[in-house]
Amino acid sequence: MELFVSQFVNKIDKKGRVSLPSIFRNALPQNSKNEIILYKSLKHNSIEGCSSDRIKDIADRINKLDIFSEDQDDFATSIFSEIIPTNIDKEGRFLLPDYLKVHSNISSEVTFVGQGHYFQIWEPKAAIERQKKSRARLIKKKKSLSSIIFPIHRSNEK
Amino acid sequence: MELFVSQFVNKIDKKGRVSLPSIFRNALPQNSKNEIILYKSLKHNSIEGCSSDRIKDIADRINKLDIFSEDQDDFATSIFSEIIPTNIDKEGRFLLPDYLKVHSNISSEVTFVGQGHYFQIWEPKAAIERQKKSRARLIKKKKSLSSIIFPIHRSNEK
DNA sequence: AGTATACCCATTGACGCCCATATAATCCCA
DNA sequence: TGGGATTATATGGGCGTCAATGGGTATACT
Repeated sequence: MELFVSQFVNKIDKKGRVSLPSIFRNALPQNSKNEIILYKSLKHNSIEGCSSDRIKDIADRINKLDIFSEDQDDFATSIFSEIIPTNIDKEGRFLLPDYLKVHSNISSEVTFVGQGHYFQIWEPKAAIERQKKSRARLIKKKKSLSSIIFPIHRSNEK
Repeated sequence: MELFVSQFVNKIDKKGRVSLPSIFRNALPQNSKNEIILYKSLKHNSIEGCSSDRIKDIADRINKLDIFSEDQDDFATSIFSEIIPTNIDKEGRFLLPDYLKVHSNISSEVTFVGQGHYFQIWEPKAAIERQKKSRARLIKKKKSLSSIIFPIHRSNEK
């Protein structure tokens, strides 16, 4: 399965349409190339998006949580009740609902940010800020990181 | 698996293309000869590159982390959003994105530096500087170095 | 009818694919 | 082993295709 990687800045037109970056379109599963799922990020003032397949996957994982736990309830509520299935037109564009734009401070441009199995949609300046912080954290955490990235070959680590 | 070794200086043409040195091309795995992954180095003002296979391994490990964990989010952001898959054309060239050129001070020429399982792309003068310093450091540390170069054999690192 | 959304077509610029050339590396044979 | 012949590599440039974007119009829903 293809992953969502890299970053792209695209414009929103008068009608509220944005192009989903071409390689993100390619990363969608064969059976649902013309639909994505949007929802508010739980952690940031940004939007997250993914294929409907992934939502099914998440549903499975939530199901495995204790059925009486608060977590289960919270996840179920905050995720399933707020997701927006969105169609992608023949040119690869989709409509960004107003309330999601408001939530993430988006006006005329957005930055698509690859996150592996999903992606995020940010107001461009906020995306840069976030990236800087994230990169700083990563550099700090380099040791723990290296155990993930370089599980075998350690010799290059100072 | 072949390693990226040695050094080469190549030119960037008007379209922003650079030839990946022939022996680096040969070092790419059979199944992904026409794609490389680029990303900013965490340590230097340089670019690093590797095969997409290598990234797939890393991606798998990240995706095994808990989907709702902080770490998952950090890694996903820092890695998936910062890597740039780039196609290699039939002549063995690829496009060097502008923002990577800016990051590493590159204008018209680059130095490819083999680093084993990955390689670096430097602005040529910076590459020379780096090499001097690196060499000086090594000489100072000769003792500890020998333990890396001649370890008690841990197998031949697949 | 009025608003919203999907479909169609057009434009622009970037990128991929192809072909060409010069220089460097390799081969091959006398 | 020398030196010409052949091949590979790095580099330049043309051109068609595709992605991103803009806008007109039909269709649908309320």
